[in-house]
Amino acid sequence: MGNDKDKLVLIDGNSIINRAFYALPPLTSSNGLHTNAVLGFTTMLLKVLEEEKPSHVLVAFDAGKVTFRHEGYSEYKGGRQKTPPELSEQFPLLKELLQAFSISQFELAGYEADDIIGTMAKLAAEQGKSAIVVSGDKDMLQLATDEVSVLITRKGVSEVERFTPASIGEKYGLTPAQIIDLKGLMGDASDNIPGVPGVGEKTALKLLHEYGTVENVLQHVEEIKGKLRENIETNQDNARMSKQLATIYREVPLEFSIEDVAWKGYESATLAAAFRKLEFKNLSERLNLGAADEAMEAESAETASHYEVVRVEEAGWGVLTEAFPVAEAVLVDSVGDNPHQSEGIGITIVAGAKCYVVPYALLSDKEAKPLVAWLEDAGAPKISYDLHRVELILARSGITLRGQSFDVQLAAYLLDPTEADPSLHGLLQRYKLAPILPDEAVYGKGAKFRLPSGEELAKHLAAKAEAVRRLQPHLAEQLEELGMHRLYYELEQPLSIVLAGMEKQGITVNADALRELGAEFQRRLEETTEAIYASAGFEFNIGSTRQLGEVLFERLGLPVLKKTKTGYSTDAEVLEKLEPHHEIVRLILHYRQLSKLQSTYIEGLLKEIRPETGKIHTFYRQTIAATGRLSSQFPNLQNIPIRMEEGRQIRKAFVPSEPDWTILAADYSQIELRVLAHISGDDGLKEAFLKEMDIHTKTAMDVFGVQADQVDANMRRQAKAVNFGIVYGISDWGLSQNLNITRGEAAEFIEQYFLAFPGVRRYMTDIVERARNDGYVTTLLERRRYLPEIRHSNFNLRSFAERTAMNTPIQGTAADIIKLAMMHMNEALIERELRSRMLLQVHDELVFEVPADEVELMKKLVPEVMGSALKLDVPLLAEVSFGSNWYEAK
DNA sequence: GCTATCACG
DNA sequence: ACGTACGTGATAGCA
Repeated sequence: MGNDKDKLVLIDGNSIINRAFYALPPLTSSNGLHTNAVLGFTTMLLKVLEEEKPSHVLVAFDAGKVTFRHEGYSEYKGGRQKTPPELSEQFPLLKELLQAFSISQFELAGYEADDIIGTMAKLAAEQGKSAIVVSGDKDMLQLATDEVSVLITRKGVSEVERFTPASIGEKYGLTPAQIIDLKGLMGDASDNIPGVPGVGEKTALKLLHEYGTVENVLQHVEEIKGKLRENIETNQDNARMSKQLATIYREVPLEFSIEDVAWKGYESATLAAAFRKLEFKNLSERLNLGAADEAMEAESAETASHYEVVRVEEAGWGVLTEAFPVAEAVLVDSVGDNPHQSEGIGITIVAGAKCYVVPYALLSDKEAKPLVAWLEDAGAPKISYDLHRVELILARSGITLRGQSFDVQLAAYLLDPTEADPSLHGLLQRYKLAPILPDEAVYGKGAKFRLPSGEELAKHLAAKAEAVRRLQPHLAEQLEELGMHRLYYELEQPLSIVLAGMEKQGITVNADALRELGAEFQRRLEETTEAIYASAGFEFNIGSTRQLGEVLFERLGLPVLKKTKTGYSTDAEVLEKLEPHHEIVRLILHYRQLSKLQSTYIEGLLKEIRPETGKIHTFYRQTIAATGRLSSQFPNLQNIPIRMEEGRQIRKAFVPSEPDWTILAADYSQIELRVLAHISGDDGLKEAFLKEMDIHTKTAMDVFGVQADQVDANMRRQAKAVNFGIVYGISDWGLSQNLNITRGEAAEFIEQYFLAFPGVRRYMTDIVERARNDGYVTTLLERRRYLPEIRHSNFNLRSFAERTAMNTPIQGTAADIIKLAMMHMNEALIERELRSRMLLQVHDELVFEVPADEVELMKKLVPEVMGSALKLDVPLLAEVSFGSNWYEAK
């Protein structure tokens, strides 16, 4: 009867989904559902289907809570933690997905998945079919026969180990049947199976190699010596019962036959839909479902919204005349990440039922004049995507973009700043609108990047531009609904224009000064390298952490204090502790410092200086940081060295762009702690700032209970760390690490702090509570950050979310404030017709270049504007300084 | 492409 | 008991 090609795959659903849940990082779909366990399960499933090519597949689940095992032993599985909600909500998802795979599933009240599988495996063997059992549970090994092999997952679910009677014999020296005896002796803590106390795998194996079965061990117990014998004798019943509990029952009354679980493959469209719902993009691509599915969907979106693609190069420039008056959205696509260098691809205008596509290169044509005029027309409103970038790209073609009315990327960032995929394709998915092809699918990625033919390209550009139009009303409505209307229209969107202005302006950097400094670094780098080789007695690549680790910890035998995922840790924290052990450590620290300066700051910055102007143009990203801060790229000008004198010299190269001008820098004093004083309303903290006390000294007085004159430098240093800790979302462990003190001491500092500033304690408790209730936290200007993991059952993830809940309103409100200050500064400069220019923002600092005759005015104006950016219950103080370069402005 | 490291606020 | 301070970006080494 059995066809000899028949092969059954029997999967222990509960076991695999559990393994997957704990093996994969938490993942949520855009609607907040946890999907990591389903993803892990599916990865494993696809692998098994691919490799085994089964004719029959069954996934078995445990049903309910009580099984026949409880009848004899009520504590069975008693010690097990209850299933976390993040996992239980994934069971229905998995069952639905299995349906999409057309795979049979089964559960039966009173029985566990392994009993169902054991019964099926037995049936299969009786019918001469082979079977593969898949589980994370080694108990299953008892089912192995010549016809039944068992796959046990390891390292999560990505890899499996295949067991046959032979390999079980090799690995354990046991027959499959003896696996039950093994469990009987060892027990299983996770199932609350007792076994024999004091008997682990090693002892159990030794006993079984000698006596074969639990029963035989019990019979010959008098031959065993000492404590072990005592344990076995007093636990005879436990051992017998444990063996019984571990035995898989193979007579489950199944109402179906093997033929009912035949598997003939899945239907692509159904599976594609299921993957889309779960947002399993990679899997979809892997199975080549993605392309077909999305092309189909994209097609239908195009027909559904009835737009026509007009290629201006074919239809002629004249067609644009009818477009401008009714134009709604414009898309400027480009190649490359750096907008100061990227090449434009095309400009697409959506107007009514038509999308007009203009290849970017045609922008320099004479006939493009009306298009340029439209782009520069402040009276022509433009909805777009990443307006900030567009403005920079157009600027390089001599075009000043005006009439910016809405940016879907920026709006989407405000609505959820942590969402990873900012692409139009991703946004459509998030807002459940008809999809378009992702850029990757059209352009390819990495080395395979290429622009498609005019026709195909035009179609894609049109689809993107039209997607912008479709997204806009949804986003605008959401902003309104969440009370983020003003944040968007009055702050972020106009700020993007100010940022573009700063970036276009750029900052002059003296290349010769950098090169000179670099030559000095180079000399010392070579010196240090020689010294390191001499100290080690041989040469190696100091920059390779792997080689360095071998040298320090294997050849020189230094103590290993910390490990990374891949080997020894050699970071500065470790090296500082190793300094007294060997002179080489100090040299390596010095080498590290120098090579960082040389590669990132000397060579890195030199590469970014435009030879024509001597300037560096950074690119501020407004849609990256989860807290609302800006970030800076190509190069990053927000991390120019300052803390160490050697690195600080780099700042001498940042100079004014015109002779006799001055660099003026102004930074907020303690802005985050002032924000904390305001939002917590703590009286003591507020008073400290109202009196303009030194906040770290004040904290030291309260934490150590001393007078101001008794605060020494060390106490102040520790108090400063406490203040940092408070802002970061305090934890005793974090503080103890930072200060190199015990956790208990750190906890004591924190307690003293909270006693002195009870309002701050109240804020910390309240904000976490609010985040738990609302699922998000906000800043003073209603900037929002969602924290789904604050309700997670995993301690680490939850704690992280709690610290984030404490920190984000503080860091985010500080970001709100300096953004306001930038807007007001920009207005003030224009209004007063000043020539001074705002060049850089470094989170709590603004850098300007100022002509000599404006220095006195700016020294007053800048701190005034910064200090009054937002009215708080405590004063906002900005300190100003200036000099002939950024180094001098300190 | 990923990991470890280190620069800044 | 659990094991991390909050937020970024650039570089070199290595697979």
